[in-house]
Amino acid sequence: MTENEIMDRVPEAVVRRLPRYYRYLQALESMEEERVSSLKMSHDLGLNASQIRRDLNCFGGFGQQGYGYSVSKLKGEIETILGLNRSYQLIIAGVGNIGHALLNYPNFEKRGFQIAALFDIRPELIGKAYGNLVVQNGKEIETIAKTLGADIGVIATPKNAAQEVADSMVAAGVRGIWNFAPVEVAVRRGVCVENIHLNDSLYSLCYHMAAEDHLSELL
Amino acid sequence: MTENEIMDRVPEAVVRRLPRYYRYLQALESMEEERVSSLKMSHDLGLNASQIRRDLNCFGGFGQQGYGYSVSKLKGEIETILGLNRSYQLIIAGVGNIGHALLNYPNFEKRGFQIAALFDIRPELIGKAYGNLVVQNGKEIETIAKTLGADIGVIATPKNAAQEVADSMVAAGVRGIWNFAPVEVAVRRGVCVENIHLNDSLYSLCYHMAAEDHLSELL
DNA sequence: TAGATTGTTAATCGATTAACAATC
DNA sequence: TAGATTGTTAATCGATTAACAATC
Repeated sequence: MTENEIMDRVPEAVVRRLPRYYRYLQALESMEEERVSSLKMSHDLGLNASQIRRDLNCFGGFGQQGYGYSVSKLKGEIETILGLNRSYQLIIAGVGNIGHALLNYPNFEKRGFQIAALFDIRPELIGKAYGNLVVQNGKEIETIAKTLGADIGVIATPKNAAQEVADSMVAAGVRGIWNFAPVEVAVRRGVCVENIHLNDSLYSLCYHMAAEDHLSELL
Repeated sequence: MTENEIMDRVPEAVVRRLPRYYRYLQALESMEEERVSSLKMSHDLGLNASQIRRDLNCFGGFGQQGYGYSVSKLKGEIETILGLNRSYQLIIAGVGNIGHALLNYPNFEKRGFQIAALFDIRPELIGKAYGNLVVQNGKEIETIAKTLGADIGVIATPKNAAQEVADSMVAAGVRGIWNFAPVEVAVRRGVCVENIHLNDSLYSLCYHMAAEDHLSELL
């Protein structure tokens, strides 16, 4: 992967499809498939074969004419592209429902996402132990996260605390924020934000359900 | 909202922005703002004013020349468009981390999303009470969900159970599936699926972080 | 070599943005 | 009426799809 390939910006739509390709290749690998063509991928994923080839070519020519793609090689390439060939220190702000769920999610550790600290501002939670982690005072995010060298900050607080938490995390030097609060947080250039807006997602679902209703009424 | 307006399909990109508009209008309302122009919205949301007007016009002319939009009227319209002016019966399959988190999420009840049943296949969980709900046997999703008239099925199971659960839910007549399992589920036409792929989201975040790294290395 | 399948260019399609006439 | 701002058409931009030459 050369600097040039990084430079011509990869469309966000492509970035969104990469994890899906990755999941698919993992599945193929576990089925001990050695090779795969863009045509087979297009059938299995419900995408256009041209699109798949074009997507992959944003990062370089991983395939071979007349053969297709090597499953393990392609999986490895996407792993590198996604930045999964390293580990990340996560800190979680807010040990409520979502914080708790993430804490117990075994897949994260397995994939190199290590939860390095928990924070909350509720006195009754501070000091409480979860596994080998103790909930620390939310006021101390900046100093503690800086010491830990945290890479990613998870915001699992109520919405009114989200911006302040984001600010502390950014001040502590995190390079990415995974935001579960139902607001947009503002960060300085160079820091990445990825939102999980559960309500938004549920509302979209309701929209589509309502649209289906209208559609079927017309028949 | 006429049938015609429903018929000319609304781009998915627009649908994704609607919940954000809705959140924004709620915020304006709580600040007791009476009116808002597409220009102000564009500043606050970081979107193009033309785009906002065009988005809203997919559903009808809610504004007034020289004035803008009435906050409460527009909020009400979007509420209707999203289908939030009714209640929904949800059933949750899988009372693990995510199921548990959703169960405790107070916002859902408040917004008319009523959790009507919990299912799991783990014997040690079946019969366990959460609030006024008792975990029921996952084998009985179809019969019980049918009786309840469930609208939305939430899949919060491991990935290998997801398709089977989806099938039972669809057979029971749910019209929407909110899928938290890291697989795509197939459903018959007319049933809507909305995915929350936590891993995919985290991977996208890592991609962007890695891309920022490459970028800053070039300076 | 013949067949298969990529990488890539060209064509199409759709979404975003600009511009402005309509009108409150 | 003058000013503001929408609704909508036209222009631009970007993403998807089709087509095919390159090549394994």
